[in-house]
Amino acid sequence: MEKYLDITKSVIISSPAGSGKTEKLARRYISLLLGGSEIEKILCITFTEKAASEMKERTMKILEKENLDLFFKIREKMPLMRISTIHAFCFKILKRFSMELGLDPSLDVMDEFNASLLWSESVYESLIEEKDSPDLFFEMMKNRGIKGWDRLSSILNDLHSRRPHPELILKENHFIEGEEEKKILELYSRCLRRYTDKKLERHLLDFDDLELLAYEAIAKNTEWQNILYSFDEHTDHILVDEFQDTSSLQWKIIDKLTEEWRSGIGSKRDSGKTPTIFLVGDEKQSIYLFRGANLSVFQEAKERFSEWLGREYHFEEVRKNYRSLPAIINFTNNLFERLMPPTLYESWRTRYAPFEATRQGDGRVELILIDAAESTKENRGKEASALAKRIQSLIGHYEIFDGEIKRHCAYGDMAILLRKRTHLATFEDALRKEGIPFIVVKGIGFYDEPEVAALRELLSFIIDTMDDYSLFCVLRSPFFGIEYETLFKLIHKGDQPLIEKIQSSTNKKVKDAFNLITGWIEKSKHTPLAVLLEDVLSETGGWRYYWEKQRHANIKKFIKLIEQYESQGFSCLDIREKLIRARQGDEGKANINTEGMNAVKIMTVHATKGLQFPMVFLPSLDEDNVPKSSHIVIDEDGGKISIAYEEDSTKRKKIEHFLRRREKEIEEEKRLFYVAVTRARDFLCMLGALKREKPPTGRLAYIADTSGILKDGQINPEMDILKIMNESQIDEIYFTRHPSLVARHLPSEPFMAEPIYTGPIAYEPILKWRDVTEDIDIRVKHGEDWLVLGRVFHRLFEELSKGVIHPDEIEKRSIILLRDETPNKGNIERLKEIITKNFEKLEKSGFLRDVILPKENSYAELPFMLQRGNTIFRGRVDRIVVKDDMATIYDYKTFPIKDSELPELTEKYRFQMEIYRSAVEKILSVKAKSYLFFTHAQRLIEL
DNA sequence: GAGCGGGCACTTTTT
DNA sequence: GTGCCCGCTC
Repeated sequence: MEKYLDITKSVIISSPAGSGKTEKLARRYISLLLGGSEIEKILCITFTEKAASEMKERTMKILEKENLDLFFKIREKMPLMRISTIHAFCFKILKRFSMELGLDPSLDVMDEFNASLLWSESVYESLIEEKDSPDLFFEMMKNRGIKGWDRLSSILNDLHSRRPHPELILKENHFIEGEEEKKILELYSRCLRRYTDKKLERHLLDFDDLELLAYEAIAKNTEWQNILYSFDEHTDHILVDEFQDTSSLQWKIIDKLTEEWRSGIGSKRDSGKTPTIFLVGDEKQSIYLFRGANLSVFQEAKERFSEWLGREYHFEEVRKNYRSLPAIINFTNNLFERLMPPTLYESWRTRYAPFEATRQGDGRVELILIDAAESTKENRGKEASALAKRIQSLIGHYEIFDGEIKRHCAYGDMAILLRKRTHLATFEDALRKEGIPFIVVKGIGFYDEPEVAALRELLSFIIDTMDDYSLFCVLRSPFFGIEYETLFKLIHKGDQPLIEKIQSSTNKKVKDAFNLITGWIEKSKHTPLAVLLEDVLSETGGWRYYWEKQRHANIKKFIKLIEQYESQGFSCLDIREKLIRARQGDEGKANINTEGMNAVKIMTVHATKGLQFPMVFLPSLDEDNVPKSSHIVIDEDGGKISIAYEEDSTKRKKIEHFLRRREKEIEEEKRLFYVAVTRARDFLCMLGALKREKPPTGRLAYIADTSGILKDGQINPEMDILKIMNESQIDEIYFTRHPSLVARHLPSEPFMAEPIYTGPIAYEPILKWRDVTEDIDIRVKHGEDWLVLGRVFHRLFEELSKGVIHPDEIEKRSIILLRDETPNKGNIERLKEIITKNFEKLEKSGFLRDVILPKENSYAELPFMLQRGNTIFRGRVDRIVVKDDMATIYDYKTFPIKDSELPELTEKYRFQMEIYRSAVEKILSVKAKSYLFFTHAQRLIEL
């Protein structure tokens, strides 16, 4: 048996890229199950939601293959599986013990935007107060010549963005060295107090609160023993994934939870159970410094575990790499052994341990050097064009391993990994020019890009002038750039809508804004919205704030979208609604598991966490990788948190704090490079621009320094660790192998495959999410009215079933619901008539009583998730009534039908109903039968 | 080494 | 639109 599977021991595994980390985690989890642990007593903490679902998937896959009995047993208990993010876990603790913690049990987590709004408000109010008694920061600003509200609030915001650290400094009373820093923190603490009060009033938490409060709850609260005990009772084993990205606070939480176990006096040991903790991670893949990831945590855990647990602890450093071919392994070892030398010792430094390749075959690493042009932009252009050409010359020529079989590579095998998105558009252009299909894996959704968001808010407001929030966003946006100070003053003035408040303002900027905006509202009455947006952009000169090509493109795309909606005849309110929904549905990241999509993927290095690709392209290596310093630095060192503030960037260079932070960031850049390189399975191509007679810069310097590729600025031809090519060579192969010529090429020799060992590879399972909803277009078939009616009927049914409304109130309620759906008064009256008639019929036939009205053991709008193979279905079941161990499922179809259509409709919904039935059987553990309930025609069809 | 003006480039992102 | 770096002067 592998040592890491020994469930009598706690384990830390240092598991580098491609060494089967997820597999090990899943195997350990299974070992615990096999060892008799109950599923609800194992807690597994992952970094993201995605990682959590992957972990579940992987575990089930192994079980399905190797232990069918256990597979079925566990599948039954899937909902009890505790595989979640640390935030979800903390939230659960807080909810569960809300009474003991003095929190409102209905507490909820705020989204980012609302949190930032509440925060800005708090800053504003605190500063107003401070202005009246200027003993703190304003004096200091005056002395230093720092002017302006925005500057000051930006310092506070900067500090706040580094939460939870500044909050911890205050709460834990850390020693603060400088006078200025003390003043800043004092001011910050006032803002924070206000912010906290505001959250309390609204029963809201932000993401940082989850960890902070959970930690306080278990560490300091008088009730903590209770909580610990009950946690203890429910958890025997903890597993943590991506441990290198754990923050100090997260570690403190885990540490506290396991304290009792280690001390050996816990009740568990007496009862003969051995609780364990299992940590997997790779120091070299820690790339979330900006989010508080603290590498020392990993180091510390290793040391303290052996101290505490002695022989009941096992440490393992995996060397084997199952992902990459030897050429890539050799290159990686060569590069990073020097870049991350094991001899340097500071706990935040990265130390490299060389890989052992396990895959057989060659692989290829190449470096394409571009003759540097005048500007960065030009360089990126030349580079992108070379990259596109290189891709074209590889297609149909280069062979990669697909499992054990060799085949020609395709676009879908390739990924371009960027450090940042700045020059994204340049790469897109180059690929487009070559006709290469590609998909960009985006970070934030289209609708949340600042330029799109600004236009979206503007439209929202013009369509509904009572929408203060949208107006606020518009006024803050670069179109008007009105300061917080001015705006908050206005907001706090009275009860009338914001637009009326700004009318009376004496501030010139606000006045101008008011005039422009009212002009637009007037215009919108007789001008298409798309045209209006174009005008807005030219009138305000808005274009110039979005100078980047990508932003221009986004703006154009948005205007086009609106144009489309208008040409399809949607009303303004429709469009507004559509925008709100589109934004909610914007999944942000395009799904890169779009299997079967033969396209090159473009993404940031950060986004590749946990992914791998047969062929990886790494452009812009010459880019400067020294991060810009910020004027505030918060740093951790062995439990101490320190803070430093300095406006002057020249002075910063001489201050220890800033220097060390910089060192840490440079160290992280190296790790990012490591992550990028190790994504490649078979082929790695790097690109960069080299200035003549100047030493290489950025990551190019790393390669040059460490592997002797360049000698005195000249390329060293002796290098066999990677193939170096220049632009003319790229052109040459491109022209001889252009895809149009590929067809004429003879097929390559059939490959005599030696059996190679490729598993267990950390292969990413493909999980597809599908919403189970109406898939025939009701609008097309039955018209707009029935779409609206469908939504209203469903709401009414749900509210009736849940007892929210009484049958007497149907008419009143339907008017309110209809009003939200359609602005037209005549429409409301007409639709209301249809609803009333329908309900009369439902009452007469008894369906209202038998199906819809509240009863024992029944559910309405029950949400579910159901996994079938690689697909996770999610949806809501309209109505379930359980009687005598049998669940009856009703799916409401509210549109009118003819009896002759019934057979066809039944077929159409058979699959959907089948999913519902399985889901219900699983959730409620009873047999189920399902009915389509056509409420207009009063037909009940069993499936 | 401080003080300037011109030139140039403009993070990463999860809960 | 900013803010930073570099090179120049004193």
